[in-house]
Amino acid sequence: MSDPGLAPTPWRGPEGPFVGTPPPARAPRRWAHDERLDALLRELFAAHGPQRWWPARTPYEVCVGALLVQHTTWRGAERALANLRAARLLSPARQLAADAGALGRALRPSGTWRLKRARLLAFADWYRAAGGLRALTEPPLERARTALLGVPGVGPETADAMLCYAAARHAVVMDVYARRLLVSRGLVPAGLDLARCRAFVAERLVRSQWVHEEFHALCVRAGRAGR
DNA sequence: ACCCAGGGTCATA
DNA sequence: TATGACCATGGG
Repeated sequence: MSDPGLAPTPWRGPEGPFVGTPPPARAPRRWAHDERLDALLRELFAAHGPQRWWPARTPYEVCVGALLVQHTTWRGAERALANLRAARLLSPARQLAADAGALGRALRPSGTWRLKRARLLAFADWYRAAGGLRALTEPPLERARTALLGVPGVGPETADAMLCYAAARHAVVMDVYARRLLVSRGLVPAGLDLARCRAFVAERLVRSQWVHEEFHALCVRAGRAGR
């Protein structure tokens, strides 16, 4: 088999290539089985339109981006990604074989670059050993998620982002933006932990890959806009 | 000068 | 279980 991590499935949106489900011709009839959650997502979509996440060319690039964007702006992560691309360091094998200094320099614009270098290498090692993208797509969702959470530097949000956008699975990505929205609509009590917020949404979203992808993207977009 | 960004980990209490 | 410190760069 060819180099795992280089399997391209990019679609092209107005803001560049993205790995993900192309937007449907018209908005879905339903986003969620819960009336209020459905209304919330309808409003977000009406306000912001299709987000076309994740901006990347390959599934592995999604994973790298998910690691690099932690506690940083996408702008910074994107710069680091561009550096990695220019240095041909966007596959697990290349990253594992790379000079540590070169790798570190490439990651610098995304901040916490020593940490991220270690995390990226740990993930690359796991990804390659586990057989590439199959490790995310083939096992039952919970099993794949647990495996990801075992990789140092991969927490709940990062794992779910990889599963949703790189592996195209029905994973709900929960973050503080989404919780803020849920709380402001009175859907969940203030301060509810993110794991429960995630479960709340997971139990109510319709079974559509595109809807799962848009859910997180719209929440982030709304969180970015509002303030 | 201060605050925070598309988090996660580790040490304390 | 629940906070706080830490990571490090870039923009407001």
